[in-house]
Amino acid sequence: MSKNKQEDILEAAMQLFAERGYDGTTIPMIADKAKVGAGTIYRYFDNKESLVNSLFVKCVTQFSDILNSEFPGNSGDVREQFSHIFYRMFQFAKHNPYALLFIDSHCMGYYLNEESNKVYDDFLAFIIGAIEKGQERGAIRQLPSNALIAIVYGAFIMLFKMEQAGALENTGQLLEELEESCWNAVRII
Amino acid sequence: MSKNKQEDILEAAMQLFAERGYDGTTIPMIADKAKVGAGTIYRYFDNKESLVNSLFVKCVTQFSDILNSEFPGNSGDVREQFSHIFYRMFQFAKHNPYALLFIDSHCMGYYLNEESNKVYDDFLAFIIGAIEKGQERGAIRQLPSNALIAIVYGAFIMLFKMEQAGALENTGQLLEELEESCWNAVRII
Amino acid sequence: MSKNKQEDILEAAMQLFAERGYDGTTIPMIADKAKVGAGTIYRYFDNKESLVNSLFVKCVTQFSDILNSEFPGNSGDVREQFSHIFYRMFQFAKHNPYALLFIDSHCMGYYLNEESNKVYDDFLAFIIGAIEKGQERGAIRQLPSNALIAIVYGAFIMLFKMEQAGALENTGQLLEELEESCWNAVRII
Amino acid sequence: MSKNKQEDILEAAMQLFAERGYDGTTIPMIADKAKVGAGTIYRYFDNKESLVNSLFVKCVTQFSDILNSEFPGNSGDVREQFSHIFYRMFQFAKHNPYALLFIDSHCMGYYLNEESNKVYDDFLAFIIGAIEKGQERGAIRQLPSNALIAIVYGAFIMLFKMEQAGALENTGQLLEELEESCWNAVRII
DNA sequence: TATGAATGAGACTTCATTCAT
DNA sequence: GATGAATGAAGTCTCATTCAT
Repeated sequence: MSKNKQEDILEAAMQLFAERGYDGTTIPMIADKAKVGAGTIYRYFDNKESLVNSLFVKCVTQFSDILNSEFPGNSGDVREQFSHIFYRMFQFAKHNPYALLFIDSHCMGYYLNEESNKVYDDFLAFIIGAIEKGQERGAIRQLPSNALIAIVYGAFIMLFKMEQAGALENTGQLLEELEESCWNAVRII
Repeated sequence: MSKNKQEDILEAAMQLFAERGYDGTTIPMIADKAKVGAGTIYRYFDNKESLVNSLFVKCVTQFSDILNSEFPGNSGDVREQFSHIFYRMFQFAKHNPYALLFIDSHCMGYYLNEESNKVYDDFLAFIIGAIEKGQERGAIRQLPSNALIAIVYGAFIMLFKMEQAGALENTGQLLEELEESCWNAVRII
Repeated sequence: MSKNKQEDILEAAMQLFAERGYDGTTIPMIADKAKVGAGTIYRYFDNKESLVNSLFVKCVTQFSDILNSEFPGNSGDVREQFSHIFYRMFQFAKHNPYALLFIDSHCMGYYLNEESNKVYDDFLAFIIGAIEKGQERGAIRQLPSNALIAIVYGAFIMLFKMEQAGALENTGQLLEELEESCWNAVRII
Repeated sequence: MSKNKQEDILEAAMQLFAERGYDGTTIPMIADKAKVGAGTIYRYFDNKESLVNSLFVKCVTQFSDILNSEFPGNSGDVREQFSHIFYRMFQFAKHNPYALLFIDSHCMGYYLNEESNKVYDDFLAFIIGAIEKGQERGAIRQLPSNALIAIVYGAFIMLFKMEQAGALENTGQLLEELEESCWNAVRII
């Protein structure tokens, strides 16, 4: 018996949304997994859409916080900054696999409201900012920053999905190699 | 007025699935867009699941065919093979944007049957094969082939989504740069 | 098997609404009585509220048409006009008892839309008009026309309910007496 | 802050039932208006049906008491008795508008129990008794007593509703005229 | 005594699927 | 072959009622 039913509901919803998508997940499914009555969900969230948006904001915020925390801003060099972001992304993925899958599969959903979209855009903006700083210093290729994000974030997401699917076993050794690969994609050679 | 209702249905379903997902798309939506009666869909497909699987196999096969056709197999060198695959992926994306979005967002669906999963695995296997050949020849980094796929394919998908979202304008010039970036990620430097 | 399911639904809804009220009547109840599937109701009406409003407009219009038809307008004298309205009201009540009970118990409902309210107001306006004409000719007491309507219509409705409840048996003889009673209430004595 | 929560609950329920009907009123609505917790209602009433029946009995009893008190029984003449009942009805309506609306709209409810129905029948019986006495004395028309009640009570209720709806402003002058109108309806002319 | 969080039955409504035309 | 009216299972959501605090 958990003390916090709202947490239980969010956790259950996150796993189910990540696995089956928003429309493929029913309120009774969430209630069962969270071990609460179906009606209880409506004490904490106005409706299903409100639930998915609350959850989305929460997950993106967590992800963003991980990347931001201890970020070697002005002081650190570009290589170091890249490394920080890359490893923090994998750290988040490791500890919050469902959150990441949920974010990735729902970030374009027609049910997201303005706030959700803004939070997601802000999250991307942080990475874009770091990249553009790196470009100014001449360490990163002169490509549109959105393209650079796409390469690194896209590769990261796919690597994570592969690992989730059991097609890849992630060791510390491999992670270092992947980090170097991705760095090679964006740095000036 | 199309001659082939089955084609109309598949095309309508592809667009809707790509935009709203399998569970977020209803049969009446598909019938409306395809300009056929809802019952007509059941003359061509046993049910909704059968439709999404038929469509998935069709799209993956098309994608695979594009990559395979004129592939510089044993003759070509590794750099050339990589280039072929990369440009062909973008070519497919350009001409079949919905197909690619549909594949990407449905390739893990709980509703996919054995055949669909096999076709998708075979598609990945083709790329894996090319990569492993490249590794044997010493041109590509010694990472798990799944990891290498993930990096290139993940970057590609994300780039394409960015372009779809209007966050990136793809010119011939940019494409060449992106190709080089991705190559840098997997080649031995 | 009726040819017209929409009619069946309206008829079933009318009886149930009249007996149990709008909120006390469920869609499955209506579907059962109309011998259609619950979903069928939604092919003909957007939702429950739309159903009750359609029904209300239909019933009031029928009632209004009965009173209007063959109304001895400018030609007839006031006594004759009163008689016409009174007997037509009872005629409608006899042939459409549920319609009248439905109108009476739902005319103040919070679920009625603008159109419904307008149709009801127009219906009352017709009677008010007849009364005011009678007053101008000096045959009817100088009371607010709304008060006169209230007396006659209120008495009529209550008489009808009594009859419905089995507390009163309406014969032709009695009807004539009641008509005279009500006339006495509004005429100048 | 009222001393008596039971009173608060009954008052809140009366207003809501009068405005939205039994089925259109929820327990939380009543609790909110009464400023008590939803659970508190169940300390005073077994369930919603018990509440509506308690309330109905209370309201009808109040109404009946008003009509009975100081009733000019054997002594008074028929005209005086009629006058008493008529003015007392309006007095009750003025001081307890919600009670009257509630009685009128719920007196046929499927949820009323035996006691409620008996109390209501007894109430009508009192008026019937007075009427029949008047008939014996030759002052009132020889119509079924239920018909006479219906005319007077029906007219009264409708007049009251008109006033509530703002379609009629009740002055002392008008009231006297209405009383005479109604008397004309039932007396022998 | 009073509360309101929690529940689940049942409400309204949607939609995959069937079938008479 | 093609249609869309009809269906009822299942979805989202509400609310009468209970019970731990």
